[in-house]
Amino acid sequence: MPNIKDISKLAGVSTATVSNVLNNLPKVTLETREKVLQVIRDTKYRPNTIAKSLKIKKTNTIGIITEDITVFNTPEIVGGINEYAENHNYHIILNNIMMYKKIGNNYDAIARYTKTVSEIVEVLVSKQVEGIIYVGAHCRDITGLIENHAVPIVYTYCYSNRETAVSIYYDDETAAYEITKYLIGLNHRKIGIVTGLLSSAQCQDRLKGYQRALYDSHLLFNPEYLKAGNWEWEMGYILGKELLSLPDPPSAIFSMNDMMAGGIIDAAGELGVNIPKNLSLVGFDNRECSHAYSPKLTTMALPLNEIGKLGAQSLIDILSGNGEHPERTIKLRCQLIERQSVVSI
Amino acid sequence: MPNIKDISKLAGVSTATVSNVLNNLPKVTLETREKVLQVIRDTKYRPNTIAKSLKIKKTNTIGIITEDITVFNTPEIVGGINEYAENHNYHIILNNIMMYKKIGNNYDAIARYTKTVSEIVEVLVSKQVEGIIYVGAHCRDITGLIENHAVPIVYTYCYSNRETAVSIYYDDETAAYEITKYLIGLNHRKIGIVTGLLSSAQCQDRLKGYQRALYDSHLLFNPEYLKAGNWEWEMGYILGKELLSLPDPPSAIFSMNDMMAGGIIDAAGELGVNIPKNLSLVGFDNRECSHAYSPKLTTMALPLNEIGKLGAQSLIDILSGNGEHPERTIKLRCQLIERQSVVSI
DNA sequence: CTGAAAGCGCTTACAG
DNA sequence: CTGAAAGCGCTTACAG
Repeated sequence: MPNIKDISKLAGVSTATVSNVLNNLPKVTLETREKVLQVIRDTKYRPNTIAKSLKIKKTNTIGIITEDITVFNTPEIVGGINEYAENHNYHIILNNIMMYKKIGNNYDAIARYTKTVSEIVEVLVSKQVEGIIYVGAHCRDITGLIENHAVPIVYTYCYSNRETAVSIYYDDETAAYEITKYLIGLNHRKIGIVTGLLSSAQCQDRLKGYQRALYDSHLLFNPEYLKAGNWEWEMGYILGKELLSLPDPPSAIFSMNDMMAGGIIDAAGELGVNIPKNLSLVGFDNRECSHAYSPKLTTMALPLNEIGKLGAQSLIDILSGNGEHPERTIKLRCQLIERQSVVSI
Repeated sequence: MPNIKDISKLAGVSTATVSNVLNNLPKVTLETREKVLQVIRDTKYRPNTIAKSLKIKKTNTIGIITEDITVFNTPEIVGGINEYAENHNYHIILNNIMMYKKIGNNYDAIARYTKTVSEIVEVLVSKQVEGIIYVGAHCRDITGLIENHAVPIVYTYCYSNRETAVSIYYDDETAAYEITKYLIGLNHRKIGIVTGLLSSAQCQDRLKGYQRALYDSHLLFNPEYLKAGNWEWEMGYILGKELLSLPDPPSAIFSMNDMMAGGIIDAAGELGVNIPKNLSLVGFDNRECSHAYSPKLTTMALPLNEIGKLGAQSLIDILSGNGEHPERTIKLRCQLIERQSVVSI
């Protein structure tokens, strides 16, 4: 591979001139420009970007740390980041932590995990990334996970409460509010809810939205209609049976994810309850399985691509100085996807 | 951020000595090593990797080009690449082409697409990646897509017929053979098959496997049992109905992907055919939807993580000179996942 | 408009 | 064992 010196010799000019034509600076004559360009074409010369980066102290690359790229939310977020970055001439160094493989649900391992993440951040900084986007595997508080501040970091699909942190995720409460309102608008008055792990902030926010929607519509909250789940299919099945076996069963159920909704569908099937005729069901996440179910599930789509794009945008704004006072926390709207599991009564 | 010169001054040694301790070279006294290490700790100094790369002409990074990171196969392949690369001290620059967004099924756009890919390869080479792994969105022949040979390229989930190309994907024929043999072993004699697009090499290979299995078991191939599909759910539904409405319907169906299997499940449901009691069904791909169906689908899992790992391994072997004569084409075995849609008769 | 020279932050013979 | 110096491939004042 030739370098700029080779090109300058072949073209009979200085390396400065070659550099000038490479960077389209207007201070070079059309004639010499053509001469240089010709040599570049002939030799298939490609300037060495890292040498340039070293000199100008700008790499135009950002690091992405994904907790687990095989989790359903992550590829689209990464895709969104990539798209925005590419359009703004930034490149991406990817680092997939494989968090689940490494620590599973073993929360003793969190200290080790924190260390792993710090090391990855340091390596990325060594590689001169200008900023980092962290992509969570599930939406939660990760304050304190990363203490390095050599470089700006934006969090997506998770959040940090540090003063300076910018976090981008989605609005659980509004989404749950809208689902519940939607059901109420369809004349449902007995609306069951199957939750995720109650300890999660996500779950609590959605519960708030659910209850606020009931309240706004002057509906009483019936504790019998609330079943505390754990995000898993099996639990949806169990709790679905419980709800449907109530003396006065709900006419609609809001399941906090599509997985549990699958369990509820099977429970209903076994109990001879037809969806949507006798039971309306709404899921959450718009995962691939949601349109594989029979009936196809009405569910809430997550703004994953937008989270990625906005993450990249926020970071790049900060890097270019347009982001002096970036919004600390952005919660994007989800979007209801109407399919076949809900009906008006 | 301090640089090596700052550290050398603070420690009262030369930059050469700092470099030596940084790289753990044994030519430095324990005492001075400690002194230098202390300064490094105090200043939180991190060596600039790109400066080092420029000097030693080795970046330890590989580029990944994904056709579409949101396609189901891709995240796991990328995860596998990342895992192997990380363990061998390589980093990854990711570039997602968003092929479907850019060209869809518009094959007129293929020239433009080829140009896009070439440009991305050039940019990666400029960034001094040592090699590239190309990840296809679906398994097919892409000979000629990339003509750049500045750097070794390995193809995953697709293949090139160029002499020098190394391609890693999976063995369609054997997988189809095993599915068919599995069904035959369960005493099925009337085995329907719903294919993907007949024009695809994948589909043809699977057909070969299917027919070879029949032949090996002295079963006659019945053309009525072969339905030419197109990978889509709706077509599965249509062809499932056709197969099940035959005067002598099959007792088992091999669907060439999980999507069409979903359509077949619905078709069977409508016709009152119970799966698995009256019909056994096997899918292909082990997608998320396959365990969301009711009954949960028996299907063929793709060795995605392994494809990624082996891709990274092949590339890194070539880069380190261990791969002088790398295998040109590696087809990995798929693995049957037994669930609830198949039964012995 | 063009070129000579310094310098980005490292590493590596080479001399001492 | 340690240091002075050259050089990786670029860019950028600066002088002409």
